[in-house]
Amino acid sequence: MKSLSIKDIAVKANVSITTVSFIINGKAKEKSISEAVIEKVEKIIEESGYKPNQIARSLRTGNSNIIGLIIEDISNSFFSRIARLIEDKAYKRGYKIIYSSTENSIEKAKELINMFKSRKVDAYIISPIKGIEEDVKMLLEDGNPVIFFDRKLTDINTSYVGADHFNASYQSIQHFIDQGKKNIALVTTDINVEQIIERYDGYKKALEDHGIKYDENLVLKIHFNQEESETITQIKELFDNKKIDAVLFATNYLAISGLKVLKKINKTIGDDFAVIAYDDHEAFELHTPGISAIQQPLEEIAENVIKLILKQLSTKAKPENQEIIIPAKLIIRD
Amino acid sequence: MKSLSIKDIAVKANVSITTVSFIINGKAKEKSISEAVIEKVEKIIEESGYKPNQIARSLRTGNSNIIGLIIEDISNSFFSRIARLIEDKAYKRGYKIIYSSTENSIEKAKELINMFKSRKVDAYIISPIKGIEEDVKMLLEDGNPVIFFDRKLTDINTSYVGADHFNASYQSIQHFIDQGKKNIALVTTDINVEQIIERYDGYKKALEDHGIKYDENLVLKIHFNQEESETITQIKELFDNKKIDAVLFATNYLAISGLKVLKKINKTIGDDFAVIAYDDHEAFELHTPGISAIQQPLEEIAENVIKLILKQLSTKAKPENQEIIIPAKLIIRD
DNA sequence: TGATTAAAGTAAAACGTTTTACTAATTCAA
DNA sequence: TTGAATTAGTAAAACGTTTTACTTTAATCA
Repeated sequence: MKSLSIKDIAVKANVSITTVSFIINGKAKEKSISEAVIEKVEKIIEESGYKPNQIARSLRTGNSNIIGLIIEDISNSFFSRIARLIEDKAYKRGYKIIYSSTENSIEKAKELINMFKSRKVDAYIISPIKGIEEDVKMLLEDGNPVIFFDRKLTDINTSYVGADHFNASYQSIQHFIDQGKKNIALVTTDINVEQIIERYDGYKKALEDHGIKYDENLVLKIHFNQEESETITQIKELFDNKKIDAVLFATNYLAISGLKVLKKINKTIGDDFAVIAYDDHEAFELHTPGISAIQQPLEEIAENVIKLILKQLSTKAKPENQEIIIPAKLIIRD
Repeated sequence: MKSLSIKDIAVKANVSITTVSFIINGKAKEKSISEAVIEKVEKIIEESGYKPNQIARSLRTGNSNIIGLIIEDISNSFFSRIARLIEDKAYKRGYKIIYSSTENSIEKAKELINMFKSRKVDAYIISPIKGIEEDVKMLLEDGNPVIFFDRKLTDINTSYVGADHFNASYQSIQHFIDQGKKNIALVTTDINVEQIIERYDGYKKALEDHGIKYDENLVLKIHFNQEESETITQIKELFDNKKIDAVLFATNYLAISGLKVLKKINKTIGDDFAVIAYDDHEAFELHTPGISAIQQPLEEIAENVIKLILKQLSTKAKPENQEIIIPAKLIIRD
């Protein structure tokens, strides 16, 4: 069964296509269509279950009411939660979200941008990776609203919403030091993004400020796309061979791997060994003892992202770029 | 900057739009376009960075290369993992996925179906809820490929891929009984979907088969959309007031709430109290002691879903409906 | 040689909307 | 009574593709 078109409705109502279109788009009044016709047409639309073809609509108007969301990995709980929040908020304002994961591949990220471009999404929300600068620049030049979140690219000038990674990291280390820890390790990833670098910088600065010498042997950089088993081996090596009394994990999945190692080697978290994870996770609250974590303000991030996007979408002229940096919260668990 | 159209390419290459279209779509050979022209046009396309407008393409051809995925909640790890797998597999075959969460609202589910319909997605992958039968029927009548996964709707005839919930549940209870448990509780939800009902049926049947009387006081049905704090209160009440030596949680988020309760009331899992969760979760492996869980075969589910979809998409005629039921695995943790 | 066939390509319709510019009929003001 | 303004509506172009049916020229055959 072919689906109905505006023409079918027009024929049924015995009016022109134009008239139907005006009514559908709420312009009937301003285009002086009579009350009687409006009612008749609306009734027919209602009864027939007609829904406008969005594709044709997009082709004609040039916008899609779709916002593209590009993230690293939807199966990571940080991203899936934020995606859900963004989706929710966008939905309430009449926008749909298409999202897709880059899996940290420059190739895939570029492809996604192209796909979104050829689908004419109205705006882009991106958690960017290095290597896509040119593509993003082109988007901006073409006048597309682009908002970065969680991470940014230094040499690109666009709005950004994210947590204060540097300070969150700094505070965690300070917390360790206040507890009397001396040998503080950092387990991080080798992906070269702003937000990971800030966490590293916070770690380093906090050590320096408190007169502890930075020891690069205590920093483990895990390769992004490797198997978890390998990650576990590497962390185990670190724990086995270095004298460590505290460790900050720069992402929640690294922390989870780390906790698996601890369980394996029967090391318990307590007075002589402390752990903090960046990005909270359900497993941390449940763990015995609870695992302290840096909680990003997901709700605020999502809200601000959407606000910025909508502002850009509603004003023709591109508003000033904004950087919204929201403090993260260190949750201390026993 | 307006983006390039096929016309711009045609003008630059001094050929007709038709010719360019044939070349883009790999029909140049069969339409007898000369090698020289093909090369010239391809070069121009390459240099100019032209990408066809998918919207116009969709409008003309009637298909979008997009598959719509409707799930309950993307922030639930079961769904986010499966979404990632499906996305991945679809992507490799040239399809994009749009996904969106129903949050168990019939209204929202219907809206999503309508949105996907008006966006002309090529196929629908749905984890359905009761109340959308009519809408799904209409999709099927219009000839759209629709595949259910994880859950199904009894009175709708379409392909389905899912785990064997009944047996998984049955086995878990049997495992408890083998351990000598007598007072086995079930914490489940009140959403009225096949898959939850099967888990309940498995529980009941296993008890009966082993001569244990079914006691409805040991079954707690949690209301779906309520605050977690309330869930925790209800579970606590169950644990406090009933004599229980084992409990099966019908979803992973319920199990997590349950574990929070145990932590709160200082009850430990051990010889006198056993727990099994339906759907695995990172927190369960990490938990001390490890929490046994029923692991759904995500990879196989995703693979089969995509296979069925692609088969339907490639053959005009609708193939026979298939029910693919994959055994789930009970992971016993110490 | 003339008729066929093949090769190389193109014009134009169609997909379903929105929107601009128009018409015809009526009302209003002077 | 006439010209302007308002009311009620419509025809047709445009968005960027794909695809059908067609044309023109060259090659082949008998």
